[in-house]
Amino acid sequence: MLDAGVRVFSRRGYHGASMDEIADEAGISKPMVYAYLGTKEELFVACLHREGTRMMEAIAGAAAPDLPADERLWRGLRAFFGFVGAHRDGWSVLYRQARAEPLFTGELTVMRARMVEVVAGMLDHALRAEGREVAETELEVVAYALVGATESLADWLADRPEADPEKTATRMMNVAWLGAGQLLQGITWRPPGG
Amino acid sequence: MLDAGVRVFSRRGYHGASMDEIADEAGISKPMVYAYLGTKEELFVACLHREGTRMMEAIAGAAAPDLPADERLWRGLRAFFGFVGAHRDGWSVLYRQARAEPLFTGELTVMRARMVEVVAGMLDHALRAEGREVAETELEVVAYALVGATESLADWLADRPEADPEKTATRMMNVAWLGAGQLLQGITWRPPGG
Amino acid sequence: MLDAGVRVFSRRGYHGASMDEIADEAGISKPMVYAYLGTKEELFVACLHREGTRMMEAIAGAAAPDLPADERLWRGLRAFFGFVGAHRDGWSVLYRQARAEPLFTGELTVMRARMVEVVAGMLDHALRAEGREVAETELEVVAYALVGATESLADWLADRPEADPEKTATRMMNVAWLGAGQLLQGITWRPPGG
Amino acid sequence: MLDAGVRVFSRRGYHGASMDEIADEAGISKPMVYAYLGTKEELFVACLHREGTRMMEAIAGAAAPDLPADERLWRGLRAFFGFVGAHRDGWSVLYRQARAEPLFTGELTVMRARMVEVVAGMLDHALRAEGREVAETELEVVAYALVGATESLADWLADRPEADPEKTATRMMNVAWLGAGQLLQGITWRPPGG
DNA sequence: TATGAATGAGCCTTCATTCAT
DNA sequence: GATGAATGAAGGCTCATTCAT
Repeated sequence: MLDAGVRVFSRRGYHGASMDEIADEAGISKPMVYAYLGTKEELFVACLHREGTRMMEAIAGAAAPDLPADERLWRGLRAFFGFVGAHRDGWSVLYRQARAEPLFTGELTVMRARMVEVVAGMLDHALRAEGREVAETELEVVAYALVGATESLADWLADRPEADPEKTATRMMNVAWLGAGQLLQGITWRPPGG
Repeated sequence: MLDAGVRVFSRRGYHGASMDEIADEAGISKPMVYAYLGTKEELFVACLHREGTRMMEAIAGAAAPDLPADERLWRGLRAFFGFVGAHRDGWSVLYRQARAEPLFTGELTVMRARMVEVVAGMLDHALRAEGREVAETELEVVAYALVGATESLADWLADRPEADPEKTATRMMNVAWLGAGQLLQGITWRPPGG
Repeated sequence: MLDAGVRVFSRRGYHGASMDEIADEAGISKPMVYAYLGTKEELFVACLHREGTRMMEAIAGAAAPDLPADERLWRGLRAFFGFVGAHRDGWSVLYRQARAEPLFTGELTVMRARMVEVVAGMLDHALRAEGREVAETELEVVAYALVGATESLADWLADRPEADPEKTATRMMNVAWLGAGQLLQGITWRPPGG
Repeated sequence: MLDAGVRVFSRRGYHGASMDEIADEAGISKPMVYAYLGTKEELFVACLHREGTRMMEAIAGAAAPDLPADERLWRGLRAFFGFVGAHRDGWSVLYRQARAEPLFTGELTVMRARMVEVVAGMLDHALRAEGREVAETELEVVAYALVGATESLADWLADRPEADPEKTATRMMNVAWLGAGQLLQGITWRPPGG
């Protein structure tokens, strides 16, 4: 039922989407949209939530907590990547919309917390396995960077139908894991003057 | 003259900004805004371009082409985050708006291409210095990932007035360089089953 | 069954009342409201009629036709104001709503005609008792004036929960009867120049 | 400029009037209505005020404060009557609308105060000339009754194009003055049992 | 040239009213 | 006979955009 909303929001953006078009896309009439999902704002939040949840579930389903850290990251990345690639008009687009609209700051704080929780959870797990520990902020930043990089590659992939998603995931893993992996080992890069 | 536009777009977002407010902020009348800068859409693009150009110049000014690769990347990143941090109501906000609005997808593709080109250039330089060479596609992919990660962190930074740009640059460098750096050395990660 | 309608119309006004709320208040479903009472407009008219009839009955019950004229008018007025005072969320509120809505002008003309008829009847009775007679038009005009004044005071009363209906009736009687009474005695006021 | 608003509100009622129709009637476009007069609510209040002010001025202009009481009341009534009769779609209709809509309660309190001030001013003047005095509430009630009676006669007149306004005013004066006049002389009617 | 004034078009939202079960 | 679900139609309001001065 939210599918229509997700499609239209993705196609037109939050502001560009009209309730008329959403109703049309859903094959129902506008008042029904209001009856079921409330205000445009509420509808958007509902869409965002659903896509977010789906994505999280895809990742969680792929990256079992008892795997070794690199394996787990790899599977998580591949799942994330596969998900974002398969639902090109889903989570990442909505998320981008939400970031641009001050109205959704509140919701975003919540979602981000969940995202970070997942990615950071993996990293944290790995770190602890190595007997190391890192401040939460650090984890959040790395999570952000990884997500951003992944989204960017998803975009890249979207423009190249002939490219192989699996291969792209591998490339991402190369960048991510080799970097993060070293961080996990305590190897860090430091500014020249420091 | 674009300053007013940038200020208002940053304050209200692309859709929240009204041409009235922009004209007011600029101290001229609305028809003048149209005469000088055209449509709201064109005006936004103009603002985005100007801020983008300024940012690129800041980076180019910091990362001289004859420096060693890591040094160059580091300086570039530092300049980038420094810029983003110093103009919190400029580039990153506009960029975020643009990312959310399907209207500007075209413009963004172009801008990102320029950024990728720069980053890929750095990496290529570094590779050649090590006597290695990589398919252009590989370079592009890594560059995309780095740019994406950087954008994401810029976003993260824009939301946290208290965060330190320098530190953020270091974090990014850690993720990026340690990963990319190993890639440059020919160390790669491979999928378990592969 | 009309009770729910009366309550809701009184609480929200004709336009503020929604058929949903009325159905809820009645404890039945909306299609039933339509089946039993028809259109919102018809429903309102039905409510108005019922309250109007109740009011007329209250007056008729109090002002027996065989009483002396002043006594009869006084009792009628007292009954009227008593009724209005006792059902503050009934007749007068509905009547006020009806007066404001062009849709009900027709209904109102009819209802007022009935009221005028009653008042004019009283006056006529009184006149004949004094052996006097007045053109029907005159009677009608005076009756109209009295009814208008009374309506206005009913409105006034409806707004003031603390006001005493009995006292208001007395005030009305003072204005009405002293004037009308003199008219009945043949005393008239004439324009200065005439 | 407000004329169109007054006409449409009178014709359709507050809720029945659409901003579209008002704009049409005014011969301008809807955004202009909003630019000049604001919200529908504000527009209505503006109309109400203007008509109220005009009515008050008509009365004040006719009933000079230095005239004898009956003369003054007569002129005031004639003016009021003439005004209401001449602007059948003006003050009284708007006033009725306002009474029905809880939104305007505040405005009404103000207007009523002005109305009462004028009518009560006349009566008070007359009373003092006779060396008598009456509580303000009493004056308000009488003012209400007179206004209601007058409106009612105005309605009566409206339905009878062949009737003479001046004559109707005289009839009203008969009812009002003979009644009020006696009150002024200290003659009052009292309930039988009291 | 610069602007005050004007508008076409569209969007969110609501509600009286009716099918299909 | 009763209802949950559905909708056509409309209304208030805003805003990018352009004349006429």
